[in-house]
Order: sequence, then C-alpha cells, then structure tokens
Amino acid sequence: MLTAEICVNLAAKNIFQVYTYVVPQKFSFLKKGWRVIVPFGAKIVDGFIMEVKDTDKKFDFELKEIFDVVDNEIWFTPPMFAMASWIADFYLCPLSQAMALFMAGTHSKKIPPKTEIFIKPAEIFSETKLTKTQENFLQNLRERGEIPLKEIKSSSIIKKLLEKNLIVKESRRILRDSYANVDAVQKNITLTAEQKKAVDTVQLFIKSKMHAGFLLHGVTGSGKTQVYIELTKIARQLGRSALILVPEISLTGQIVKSFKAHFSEVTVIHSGLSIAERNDIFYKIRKGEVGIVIGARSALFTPLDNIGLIVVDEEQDSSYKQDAPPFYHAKIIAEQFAKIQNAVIIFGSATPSFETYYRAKSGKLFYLEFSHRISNNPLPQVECVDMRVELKAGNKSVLSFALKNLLEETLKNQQQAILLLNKRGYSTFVMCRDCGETVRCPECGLPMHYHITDKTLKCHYCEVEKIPPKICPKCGSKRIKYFGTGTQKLEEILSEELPQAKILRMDRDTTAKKFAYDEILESFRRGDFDILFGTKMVAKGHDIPNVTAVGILSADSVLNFPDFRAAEECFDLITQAAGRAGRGDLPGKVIVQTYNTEADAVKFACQQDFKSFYDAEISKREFLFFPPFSRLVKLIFTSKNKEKIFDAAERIVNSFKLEVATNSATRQEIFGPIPAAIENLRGEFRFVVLIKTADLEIVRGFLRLHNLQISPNVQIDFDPLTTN
DNA sequence: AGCACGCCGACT
DNA sequence: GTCGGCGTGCTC
Repeated sequence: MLTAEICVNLAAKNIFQVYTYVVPQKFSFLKKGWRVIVPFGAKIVDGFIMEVKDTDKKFDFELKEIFDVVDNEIWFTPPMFAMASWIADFYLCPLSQAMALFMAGTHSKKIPPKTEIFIKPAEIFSETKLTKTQENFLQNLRERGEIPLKEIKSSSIIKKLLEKNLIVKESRRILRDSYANVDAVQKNITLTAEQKKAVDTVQLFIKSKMHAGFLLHGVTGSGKTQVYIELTKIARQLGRSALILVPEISLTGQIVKSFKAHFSEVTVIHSGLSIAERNDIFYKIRKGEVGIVIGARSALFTPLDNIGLIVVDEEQDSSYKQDAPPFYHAKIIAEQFAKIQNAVIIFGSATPSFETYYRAKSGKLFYLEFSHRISNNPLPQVECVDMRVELKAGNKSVLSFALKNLLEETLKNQQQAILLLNKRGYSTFVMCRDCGETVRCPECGLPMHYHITDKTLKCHYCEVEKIPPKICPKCGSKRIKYFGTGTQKLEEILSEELPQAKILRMDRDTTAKKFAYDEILESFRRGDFDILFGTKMVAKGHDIPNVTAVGILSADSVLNFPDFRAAEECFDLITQAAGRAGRGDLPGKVIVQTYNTEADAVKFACQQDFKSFYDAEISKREFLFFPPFSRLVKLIFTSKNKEKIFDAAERIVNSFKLEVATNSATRQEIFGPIPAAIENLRGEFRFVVLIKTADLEIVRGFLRLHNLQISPNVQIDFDPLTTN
C-alpha cells in the first residue's frame, strides 16, 4: 500500500508530528514536496508531503486517504525544505508553520493557472474534402504555425476541422506580471573608486562559490545600488541567481527601476501580489526563467536556487522583522540561506545596526566602506536647534525660528522641503522643558512610561514605579511636560504659519491605497507641492533632486522611546532624513529640532559621524548586557485570567533563575514578568518576560524542557525589536 | 485551530 | 435531577 507522511498545515502550535495517509491509485505520482488536501479530524486541511513509501505496516486505526492535489507540480524544492526545517528549529515553531511561509496565504488554494488555447495544424495529414474557406484557413494556419483561439471568429470552422482531425488544440500557461510596465531608467554608469574596489572584492567570492558575509557601509547617496547591480551581473554570468531584499517594496520603487534598467529578467515579489500572480512567479523561478528576485522579506520564500548573491539593503530596517509568529528576522534567515547556497551575502546600510557593525568590527563580516557620495556631492549641512532655547525666546511653535526661515527661503528659491514628524503614538514620556531631563528608571536607565490610568511612571523592565515629579529633579524647574501625543496638528500649523506653501501629507493614512505612496512621491517630484511632511516614510530611500531642505521636528520622540535601541533608531532616522537633502546639484540643508542637544545620537547624527556614535553607545550596551553582547528572547504570556497567567510567567522566571541563570557557564539573565506595552488586548492580559543570553541554544533547551513552544498562552520572540 | 469528552455550579 | 461552564486532549 502506498502511503504518505504528511505535515498538516494547521495554525496549531502543538502539532509537531506527521500523519500517515493512504495515497490513492490516481495520485500514485505524488512525491515528497507536493501540496495536498487531506481530511483531518472533522476538517479538510491542506498538508505537505514529507515522504512517500510503500508499506504493509498495520495501524490500529484506519488510515484516511489523500483527498486532492493542490498544484500541478512539486511545490517544495529541496532548498525550501532545508530552509523550512532550519526555521522550525531556530524559532521553535511547528514545521508546518515554517513551511507555510513558502506559500502565498496561510492555506493552499487550488488556483488554476491562467491558460490560453492555441490552434495548430495536426501532425498527421489526412486527405479530406474541404470547402474553400476551410482550405484557406488551413493554409493560413500552416503559414503562421499557430493561432490563438480567441483570434478566431468563426467557431464552426474550428469544430469541422477538429472533427476531421486536421487541426489540434493546445492550451498553454500564460504568466502574469504586474510589474511588467515599470519604466526603466537607463544611465551610463562609471563606478567610483570605492564602488570598483567593493565589486572587485566581492566578486572573488561569488566566482569561487564561497560563502562570505559583507557589511557595505555607505553614506546616503554613495551608490550602493550600483554595486548590487554589478555583482548581480557577475552572478548571472556564472549562471547563478541573485536575491535582493529591501525593507518595503512600496517604499523602494527606485531600486526596482534601477535593476529593470540593467536586466530584463527581474521579478518583484511583495505582499500585494495575488496568489495567482505569486504562483506564476514561482513557476517561472522553478523553470529557471527568472534568476533575479527583488522583494520584501517574503521574497526569501521562493524556489530560487543556485544563488550566488543575497543582498539585504537597509539592513537596520525594522520591517525585516515579522511581527507575527514565528517572529522571524529576514536578516537571520537570509544569512542562513546564503550559507547553504554557498552564496555571498551583503548587508547594506548608511547606518548599520549595532549588531551588524559589531560583527564587522570583530571580523565575522567583511567591512566595505563608502564615505563619499557619487560625483562627490557634499553631504548636507546639518544644524541642531535647541528647542529649550526657542522656548525661552518665546517661540512656542513646533517650528523653530531657524526651520521657519529655512522653509521660507526654500520656497522663495522654488526649491522643495521635507519635514519629518515621528509620531510613535501612545508611548508617553515625561520631560523637563527647561533642561531636557527625562525621567528614567534608576535601575536600568531607560525612560519610564507614563501610565495615564493610574497616573504613575513605570519602568517596564525593572518593575520600578514612581509618582511623576512636580519639579524637575535636575534643575528644579516646574515646567514638566508630558510628551508624545497630539502631534498631528502639524497640517494646521503649517498652513497657518506658511500660508503660501503648498503642502502634502504622507503617513499611513494617506498612503493606505496601493501605489498611493508612489503617486504622492511622484506629484511631489513633479513640483506640485512645496513641502512634503509626514512620518518616517518621508525619510526612506527616494531621490528628489529639488529637495534642498529637511526638517526633523522632534528628534526626541524617537530618542525617548523606552527601549535600548532608541538612540540607534534616532541616529538612523536623522541620518536617513538628512540624506534626502541635496542629492541633486543643489546643496542641502537640514535642521534637527531637539530638547536634547547633548544626546550622543543627536549630536553625532548632526555631525554625520556614525563611528563616534557607535563608540559612545556601545559601552552602555555592554554594561547592560544588551545586543550585540547578548541575544534577546522575549516571552509573551497571554490569557483572560490575569492572576493565572502572571503566576505562570513568574514560575517560568523562577525556574530559569534556578535551572539556568545560576549554574550556566555563560551569562544568562531573565527579567519580568512585567505588563506588556499593550497590557490588555481584546480582553486578554499580556505579560512579558525578557531573557538576555550569551548562548541561545541553552535558552532553547530550557524553553523546550518546559514545553513553552507548544503552550497556547505563550509566544516566543527571538531577537525581538522591543523589550516590552 | 476546532471539536469532543469530562467533571463541577445554578436552574426549569 | 439536568444544562452548560471551558480545561484537557486528539486529530493519520
């Protein structure tokens, strides 16, 4: 009897086994890697064949039969299997969950490929009497070889000729490509010395089929994309494929255009594709018709094989992290993928994450540096404005005098400006308006959260609580202010203060529609507007030559976010935003408004000095045992029953302290349980436990021992972005 | 995930 | 005496 071992695709975290099904005669062609439909309990679910075998083994229950087959071919290729099982091991998730990443949607849908029918002359010619029109048609057909059925108006002639076996129908798969019409920008490129050196170094590894990791650290506008293109050319010449990952495809149209200008076989993958479109792309990749894939993190999960080059552009970007189980980070998976494919991986950034930079410094990655913009345009001039001084001078507006002047001047010169207002919503912090002091936790030094419900300040890591001070503990001022809300009034303020300016807002609300981002950016590029303002998406990788001014309204809103990565993100945001200015022939000017001119992140970002910032910040990380000196594992305990779930979390913390932290050879720390940033979500209480570890494997062992990976009340987040 | 089985409180 | 709460366990 032919049976198949099947991994059922259910969103159930406690299924860690395969089930045996009978392979019916009509499906005897099935092999490892096919997607099928099977009965499971009372339901019909989809499943993945892990193994097919002929067996006479007896079962003490009756095996069920495979119901149906999803695709027309094997879905999971050997590299896809290898990656899925690695992901399941690393992230402690069920294999089915890891495998489901490699398909569009959470469930397999039987979607027939789009086909078109062609008429061809029959190979065996049979002598028959024909009418004049039939004769003419047949003659025409023989000359053209084949004619699409939809071109033929008369169906009776086809019917007759089919009956006489003079013609045959053939249906062929038609492939969709929604990016087919993206305009390509062709430029003649001469590489700079820095670019050439980078290409020369990396290509050696691609040519020798050796895995190697690189950090390409290049200032904004230094031409990193061109290096990716040159290396992709080299990989393609060797018959190997290339995978280019970008944070969000809608914010990165530029890179797609650049690649389209050099390659005809570029395929773009993003979450907006329909399942059918994605299936078509998979088909083309399997057939080897496509060797270059560009996409957001989901582009990792295709049948692309024989890869020579993987690029993770803007590697510090937080959108590489999946915010739902299995909480994977594309960077981590990409590197593993590069390893098993013997491919080169390049992490590109103007402001690398500390983790990546640290790895480069300690020799785990090769370090390539671009310190000049192409054509030697200068980096924009950055001025830091102290909002405390503004306030003392009687300016209560969100626009400092300097920024207002800059905007007016920009308008006068018919140039354009970008304003960044980062409104990371609910997180409220308390700060003195006179000296800029924020209330920080005495234990860990992170800014404390203001909880409006019980009017206290809480540290989300150390369980420290405080009554908010009435007077500033540093300078004695009574002007204590609660920041972090109501910043959306900018549109009104701008039209009040600069009535002559045509302004354009860009944030999650105005870009909700597909392609809205491109349209907004395009109309700004055309010059329909003078000022583009919005959340951090205004700071992402676009290139508008007429933008000469950039204003960052409150650098503090990021800086005071209560998390260990806040300074890093603040530096990144200022650098990215500043990088939008002066990309054309006109020089750029940037104004950074802050209450915190002394903060390293602000100070060094204004000097555009990443290395000094890193040096200043890294010792704090080391002291507090945060990444890159530790790996983090966040456990999120969720239940309707507050006491019960708190107790469960507390028991785990105590077990960890007892079993791991005290007797492990490596440093292991655990904190919590503390209420999650969003404490109560849809009636469920949420507590967070944070583990800092020098050895992830030990933590994995502990989690497995306590069966946390199958507990319905616990989510495990490896390398979380935030600690609460 | 669903759905069934199963063991303790308030009701016709 | 039963209806029903959702805790625990199983699905080839």
